Amino acid sequence: MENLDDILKIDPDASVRFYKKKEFVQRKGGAKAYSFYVKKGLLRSYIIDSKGKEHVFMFASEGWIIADLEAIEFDEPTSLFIDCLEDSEILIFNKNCFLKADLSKEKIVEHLQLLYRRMAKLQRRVLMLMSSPAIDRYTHFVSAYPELPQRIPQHMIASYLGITPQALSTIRRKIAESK
Amino acid sequence: MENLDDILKIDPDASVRFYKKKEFVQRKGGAKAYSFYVKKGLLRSYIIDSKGKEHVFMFASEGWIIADLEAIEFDEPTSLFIDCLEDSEILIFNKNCFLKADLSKEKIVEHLQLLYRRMAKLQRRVLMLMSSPAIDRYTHFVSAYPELPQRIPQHMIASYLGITPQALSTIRRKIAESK
DNA sequence: TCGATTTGTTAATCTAGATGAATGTTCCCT
DNA sequence: AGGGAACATTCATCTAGATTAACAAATCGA
Repeated sequence: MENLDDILKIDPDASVRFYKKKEFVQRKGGAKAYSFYVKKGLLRSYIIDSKGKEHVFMFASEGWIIADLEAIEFDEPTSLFIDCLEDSEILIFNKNCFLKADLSKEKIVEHLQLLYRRMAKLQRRVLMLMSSPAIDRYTHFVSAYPELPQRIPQHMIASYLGITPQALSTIRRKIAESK
Repeated sequence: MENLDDILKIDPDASVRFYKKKEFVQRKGGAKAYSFYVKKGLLRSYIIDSKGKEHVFMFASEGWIIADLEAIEFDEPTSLFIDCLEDSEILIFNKNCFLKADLSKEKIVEHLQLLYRRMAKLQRRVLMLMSSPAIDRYTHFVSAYPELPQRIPQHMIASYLGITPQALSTIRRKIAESK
C-alpha cells in the first residue's frame, strides 16, 4: 500500500522490528501512538469494551498501514490494542513524517490519494454496519478480502463484522445449505 | 474546515449554488460525484437500504465538506443521497483539485492533516457502532456536536445512531428521568 | 507425543432494539 | 387562519443476534 523505502528515507526514527504471533505491537493506554507498516505478516487492531469484549477494528496484511489514528491525531492515550496474528515484520514510524518538508510534492499527493481510498473504504464499512444484516456484511467481507478468511480465525472475523462467533457459524451453515 | 477561497482559486470549475431546504444536492445513481463545501446551512448524506429505510451517514454544517467518497474514489455511480436540512449555500467542486500541481505544498499538507482528522473521527464512529449501546452513542453524539441536535430532527439523529426514532425517544426519556 | 489451549459448532434461552399502530403536537404552506 | 404533513411519544408485539453452556476437533507447546 505504501512504499517502505520511502518511509525509511523520510523518517530518521523509523525502525523495523520482528514480532512473534500474539505479540503486542501496541496496547491500550500508551502515551505515544505510532503507525505500523506491515512488511510481512498479519496484524489486527481492536478495542475491549466495558464488558470485556473484544471488537476488531481492522486487519492489516502485507503492504498495509495500521494505526490508532484517533490517538495520533488528537494526542490521546491509545485506545486500541494492536497485535500479531502471524509472525510479522513491521516498520514502526511517525505518521507525521508524511507532512515533512523534505518530501516531494508528488509523494505527498500520492499519499493523499491513498488516504482518500481508505476513507472511502471506511465509509462503506459504516454504511454496511448500519444498514446491512450480518450475512451481507460477511459475504461482502469475503468478496472484498478473499485471501483474509484463510488466515484469520473465524471468531475474529465475527468480531470484525460486529457479531458473535456463534452467529457467524450459523450464517456460514445457512450459506452452505443454500448452495 | 476548509478554506472556501482556496477551492475557488484552485478549481476553475468550482461553483457556488444556493439550495432550499429539502432540495437534493446529489441523488443515488449519479454518474459523476462532486464534493460539497457548506458555506452556510446544513446538509446530510444517507443511503436507502433494500427495505426502503434511510440511514444517515453524516451531517455537514458550516465549514464542513460532504461527499460520496466511495463514488469519487472508485468512479462508481453514487450510492448516497445528499440533501439540505436548511436553506444552504454550497460550493461544488472536484475533490481532485486538491491533487493539482499548482497548489502549494503547504496547502496540500494542510489538507492532508484535515483528512487524517476526519479518518480519526470515522474510526471512533465505527468503534462506537460496534461496541457501545445506543444510549452511549447518543450521549457521545450530543457532547461531540452540541449545536447539531437543535438543528436536526430527532428521527434523523436516530438514523445516524443506527436506531429507530422510537428507540431514541425511549432513551431520551430514560436520560431525563435519571436526572 | 500428550495434555492444554484454541477453535468451531449446535442448541436453548434471553434481550436490545425493531416493527406496527395509535395519538398528540408542531410546523409549514397557501 | 386552517388543514395537511412532518415530527415526537407511547405501548404491544416480534426478531436478529446475544448469551450461556456443552462438546468435538484442530493446533500448539514442552
